[in-house]
Amino acid sequence: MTDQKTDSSGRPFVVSYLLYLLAAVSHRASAEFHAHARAAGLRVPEWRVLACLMDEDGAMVTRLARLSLMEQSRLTRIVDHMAERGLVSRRSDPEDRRRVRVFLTETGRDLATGLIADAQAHETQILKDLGGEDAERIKPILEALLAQLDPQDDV
Amino acid sequence: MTDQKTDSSGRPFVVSYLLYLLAAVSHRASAEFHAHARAAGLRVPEWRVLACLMDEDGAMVTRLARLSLMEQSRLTRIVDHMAERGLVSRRSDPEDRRRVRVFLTETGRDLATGLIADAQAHETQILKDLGGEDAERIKPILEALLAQLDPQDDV
DNA sequence: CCCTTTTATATGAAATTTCATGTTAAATCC
DNA sequence: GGATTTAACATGAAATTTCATATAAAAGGG
Repeated sequence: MTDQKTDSSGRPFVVSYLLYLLAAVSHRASAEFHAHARAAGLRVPEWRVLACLMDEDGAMVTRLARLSLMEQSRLTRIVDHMAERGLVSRRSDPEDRRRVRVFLTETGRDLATGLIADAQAHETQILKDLGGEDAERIKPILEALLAQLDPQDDV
Repeated sequence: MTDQKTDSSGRPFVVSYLLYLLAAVSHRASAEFHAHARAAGLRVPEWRVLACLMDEDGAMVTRLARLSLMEQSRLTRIVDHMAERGLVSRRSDPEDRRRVRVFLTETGRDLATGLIADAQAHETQILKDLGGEDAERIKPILEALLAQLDPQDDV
């Protein structure tokens, strides 16, 4: 057991700070799955994009960046790489030629399909370990929090 | 409202995937505070390190990296920068001369103290907006999840 | 004790990410 | 409908991050 509070001030802050707990849980829980994604040949950001595209195939770049929780220029370069690898393809939107829509390729979709199944199994295990009450509540609470934080109407 | 499920498969995955919800909530909620930290002259990783040091001043580099949720070599360089800015100081541990312990300076502690107060106010507001039931439960649930995920005895 | 292994931190070099901005297209305003 | 503003995406250059590994010190064997 590491000494909580070596310093002079009051009680510990960070270990019970909501934003820290969120970051820490996200970080640790995701690390488990990220190892799996990498073993499947994907970088972490690529897995994220692939998963988002399974929800919204053909999303425009800006939207996909928002959904993937990353900055637009970063997403652009990740999509570059994924397109080179044949996981996605780009098509400019005929309705608005500024827009670029990103689509899964067959390969991309197949890869995503398998990983999503694994992700769901992993989630099931986490929730099972967490146990009854808490396991039932966590997702609804997070969804409520996200809705509250999100200025937009959607995720 | 963006169209959920433009693609062919079943129902949406990512928007209700536990690890995505955690990442998204963490990302969005933290963004609000990060703007504040930056306005106070700190980069985001520096704020994280400062906050962790308020809990465990004098932590060794490896421990601080783990607590700050970042890779060791990254932390080393962030600490470099913070030391140059006079926020922290390094002292090698006489008990084990491989170890380097990181301490807050007076400046660092003062800066952290103010930001932590702001962070707590921010958290209070988030929980208030979230409302009763959920607000009471979220931190205990996250703590339970973290304990379960964490191989180590501590955070 | 000496030798081998492990642990703690730092660092070079490559890769990725960020920030600001360029380019092109659509929308808005007179 | 031409001029101006706004939106979408891409990209150069700087900054940061990662990965592998070097260095140094402690621990373990025999």
